[in-house]
Amino acid sequence: MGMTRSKAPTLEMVAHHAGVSRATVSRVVNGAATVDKQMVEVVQRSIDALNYVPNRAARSLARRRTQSIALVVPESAAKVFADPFFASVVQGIALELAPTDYTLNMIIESEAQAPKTRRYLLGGNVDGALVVSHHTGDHSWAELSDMLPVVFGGRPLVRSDSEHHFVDVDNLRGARIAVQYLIDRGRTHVATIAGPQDMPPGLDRLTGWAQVLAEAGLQPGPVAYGDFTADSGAAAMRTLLEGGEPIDAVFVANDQMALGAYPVLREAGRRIPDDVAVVGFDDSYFSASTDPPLTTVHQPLVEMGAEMARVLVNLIEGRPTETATVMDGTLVERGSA
Amino acid sequence: MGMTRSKAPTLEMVAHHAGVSRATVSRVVNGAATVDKQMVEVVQRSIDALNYVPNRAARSLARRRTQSIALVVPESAAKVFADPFFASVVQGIALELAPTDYTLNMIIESEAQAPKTRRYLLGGNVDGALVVSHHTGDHSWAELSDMLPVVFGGRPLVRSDSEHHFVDVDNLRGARIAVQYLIDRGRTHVATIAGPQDMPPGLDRLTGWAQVLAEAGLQPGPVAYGDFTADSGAAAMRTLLEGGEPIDAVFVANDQMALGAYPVLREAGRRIPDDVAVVGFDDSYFSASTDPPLTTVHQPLVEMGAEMARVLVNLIEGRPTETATVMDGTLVERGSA
DNA sequence: TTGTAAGCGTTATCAG
DNA sequence: CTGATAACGCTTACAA
Repeated sequence: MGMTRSKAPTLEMVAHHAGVSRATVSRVVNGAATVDKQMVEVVQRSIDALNYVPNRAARSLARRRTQSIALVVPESAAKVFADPFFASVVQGIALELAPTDYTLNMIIESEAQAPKTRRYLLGGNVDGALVVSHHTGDHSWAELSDMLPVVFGGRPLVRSDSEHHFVDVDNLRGARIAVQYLIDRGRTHVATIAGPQDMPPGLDRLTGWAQVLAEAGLQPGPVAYGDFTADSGAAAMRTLLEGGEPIDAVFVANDQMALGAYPVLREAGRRIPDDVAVVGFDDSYFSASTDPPLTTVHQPLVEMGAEMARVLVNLIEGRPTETATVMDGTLVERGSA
Repeated sequence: MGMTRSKAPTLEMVAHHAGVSRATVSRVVNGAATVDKQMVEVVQRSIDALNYVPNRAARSLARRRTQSIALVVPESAAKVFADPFFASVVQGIALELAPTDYTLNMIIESEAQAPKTRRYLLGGNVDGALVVSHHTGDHSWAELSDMLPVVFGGRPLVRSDSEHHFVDVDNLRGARIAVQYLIDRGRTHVATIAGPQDMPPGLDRLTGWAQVLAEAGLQPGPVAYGDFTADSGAAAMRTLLEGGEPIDAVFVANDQMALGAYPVLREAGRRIPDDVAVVGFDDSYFSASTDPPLTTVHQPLVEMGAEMARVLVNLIEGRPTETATVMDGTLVERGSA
């Protein structure tokens, strides 16, 4: 077990090697403009020779800056990582942060550990925090905003007075686009399988559906509710069918539920999209593999993550930045509508 | 924008408040046994009163320990987070680490940033590293093992001489279990859709299939290869069917490919599982929602992540620990076989 | 059992 | 433009 970790060279050693003061080395390392070109050369050579790399802890201590930002994951851990939404957002964050010299500290927030997390965040261990609260819209970390730069992913469920920074995807517009598409293709009896109404995405997607229908002067079709799982989608579809109202299209608030609705439709003898067109939401990775492939609303999740990171860094570094950013989704046409 | 970050209380302040020396406070904070009970009480009260929380950087500097471990993600970032394998493993890691006072530093490793990553890891910024290399078996970070405690997720493609620590799921046994199940149910013409043969999982799953068939004295059925995507699964299934050999079961090296094989089978008029039974691998989250639900091999991914973390912490703290851990999968019976 | 004081590796202030 | 020299907040021998 080669645990031969040779002690890292210090700035002191570099200074000695180069025959200059520590201050100068520090300046070179940090790219200060006020250093003689010759000096820089010399010092740089020593740095390379010794393979010097600055000690992060020491630097943090001196600068009173950690150069690291927390990624807090508040939802029940079990679901979070399996959730493609979360996965994509994190990806965007990580990608955006990679070239900067901020480090991403993943902290998973279980109910029981809340105080510990709070202390960690407030204890000066990070320069800022990113909190991703997809479904819940739960901004229980809102108070933190006063103590620490914080950017939320997903809009708050309630519009609070204090100004939180957040970036979100535009669920309302996404839904509108989807339903409009259905209408444009001649569908007139558009039902919907909605998500939970205590989560912003569930709420907004239903609202979008209702809006467009109203604007088109169409009767709103029947509504059934699910909880974003495939099973609930199947149940909802069954409810819709049993309702007896005519249906030639259904806007499903997420792909998972659409996945569940598929076999129910098939068993009922309704062909997709001939008899009933279906449009999903999220562009989940399996949606191209369903039969028929699912037409769905794609959200710029990766970009959303990147934007979150960007905003936070701005905040940390005292640059002006937008308080709310809402990103548009796009419809990806496949075979189901 | 309330950036009123009040300066955190220092150990010094606590000491003053409590009327003791900094050393004593430090001892209390770190739970040293050599402190008078009374003292502990007093100090603790001050700590609470001031809401003191130790500064991580200062502590690291003094202790020469960062208390943080790196999670390096070497694969092309784009896929990694969408990959349920990775997601589950990370979940396990995060969960295991949460109650400890190690912090998880996610570092996403793009080709271009390799040197930066190396410097980061070797620059004393972390106490150890976890590298997850699912498919590839690529242990290009192997060299690191000599400089820093490292634990790999997924076995190396080639058995190297230096002793790397790794934990893996047992793909071979998983495959064996699946195929044995098929045989036990009376199937005698068992084909397989294998994964890429330059990845350990692809390799081992195919080997397991071949082994069991041989041991049962059965002729090996036809083999077709895919790349773990649904499309490739569809293509492979087509190849299998066109081959003309009798097939009453197919062991598919992962669920995605099984997903792709489904419609091909259906179009060919073969009922699942009546005409041909299919067993997948991975227990992907959609596998319960397919029609029929997919019987598949579940791997203890979360546990695997947890184990990785456990091993690494042992390594870091100088405790003895196993070099290789291989975890068993289990068959989850659903409707497809 | 508690206190003193010397670091830990950088940065930053101030002279020179 | 460069060099001393204090911090930065905590740990840890070593004393008392």
